[in-house]
Amino acid sequence: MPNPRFQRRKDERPAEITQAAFETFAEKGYANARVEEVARRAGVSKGLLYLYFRTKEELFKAVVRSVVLPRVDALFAKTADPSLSPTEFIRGPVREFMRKVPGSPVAVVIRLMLTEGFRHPDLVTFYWDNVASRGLDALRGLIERGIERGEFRDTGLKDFPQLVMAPVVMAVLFKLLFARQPLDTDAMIDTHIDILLEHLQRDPGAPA
Amino acid sequence: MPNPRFQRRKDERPAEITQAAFETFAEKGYANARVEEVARRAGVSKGLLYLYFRTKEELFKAVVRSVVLPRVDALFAKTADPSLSPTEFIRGPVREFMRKVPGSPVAVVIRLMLTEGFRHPDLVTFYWDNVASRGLDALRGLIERGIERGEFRDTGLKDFPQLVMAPVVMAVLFKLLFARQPLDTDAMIDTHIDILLEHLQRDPGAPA
DNA sequence: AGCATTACTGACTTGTGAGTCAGTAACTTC
DNA sequence: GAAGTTACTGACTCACAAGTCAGTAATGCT
Repeated sequence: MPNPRFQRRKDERPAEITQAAFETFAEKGYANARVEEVARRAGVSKGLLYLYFRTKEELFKAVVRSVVLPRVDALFAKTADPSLSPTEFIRGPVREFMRKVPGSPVAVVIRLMLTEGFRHPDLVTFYWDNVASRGLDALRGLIERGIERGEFRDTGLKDFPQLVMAPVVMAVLFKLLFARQPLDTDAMIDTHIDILLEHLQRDPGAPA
Repeated sequence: MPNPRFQRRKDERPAEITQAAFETFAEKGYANARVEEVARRAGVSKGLLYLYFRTKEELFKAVVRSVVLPRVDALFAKTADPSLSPTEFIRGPVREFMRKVPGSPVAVVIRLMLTEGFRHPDLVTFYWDNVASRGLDALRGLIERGIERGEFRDTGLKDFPQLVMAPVVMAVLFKLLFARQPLDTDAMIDTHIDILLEHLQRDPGAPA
């Protein structure tokens, strides 16, 4: 009784293939990733992959969805916490999130969105609706809450929450492109957060 | 006497082809750009293109070089101007440069570097040596000069000139991906510059 | 005008990788 | 354990685009 050549595992396949695809895309980027390699990594034949995903593009979308959604939901879950003041929230969860991104799967997704987004407009829409837009709104709301509470000054920053996240994007891309150049992204983000909070907080020592 | 089917213009061809390639890459990205389309745009046959550029990759490198170098040299020429104080320099040429980038060919190059850089390590090295590294050094030098003059506070920012440029990168990518979302990049950059200078400048009214 | 040179053309070759499908064997049911 | 169902395989097709090259014609020279 020799080992069977394969097992039937209908339910697990999609997740396994998606995971293998994520790894392959992370290494090679979409255009350079071979569907056959994804299949091989998933321990599956090319034919089976096409049974679960109609095209390479479908597979790509599945990857983005499966990687992005859980992370984003986890992050936004924290946003609900009303016990933290805006300042504490920025120094805490926001800062922590920003520090984590450059080494996380989110960075891979950012890269994939940048490199392949143009060819997949509906994916960009998905990303905007579920990630970018929600994140920017949350930041804007946070700043406005701080202003209402008298904790923050009412500056132009509230119109550009993108400025809060800009260094993260920069860090991801820098690491990605110039991997050989050292860059202490944690320290960079801390510096950035300091600058932002310093800007937002009314200087208590200065005259009105 | 019919029009000749073509003219021999050995000297002009490379620049014309490079220009056509830039336009094509800008629209399609590298992987999706067809060499034949580049040739057609340049008013030239595919065969001739291959007479001047050994491969598509060579063509790509030529494009990056020809677009990046003149712009960068023009920018760094201004850096030599010693008549401006660091503050004035940031409010003037630096700000102006940052405002211009998102709608300029530099944005296209940034995109191409991001999307295709992984496959062209020597191009990334070229870009680092000629653009990124020089730009960051110039910014760092500017901040340090301001500190020496007593114009700026000595903060962590001098270690992360990337933070100065981060919003530009953000703006380029935002416009690129979410073209349909409005974003006043000029105002965003102005806000950013305000925050930076406010941070750098010693508050004259505050006690030591 | 005739000859030599070479910039230039475009039909062709060739490699590659996405997507297919006829067949096989793992599991299920009775 | 036999028959039926279907998850799974992998050799194949086919389209597409990079790169080639034998031939053509524009230009320069005498």
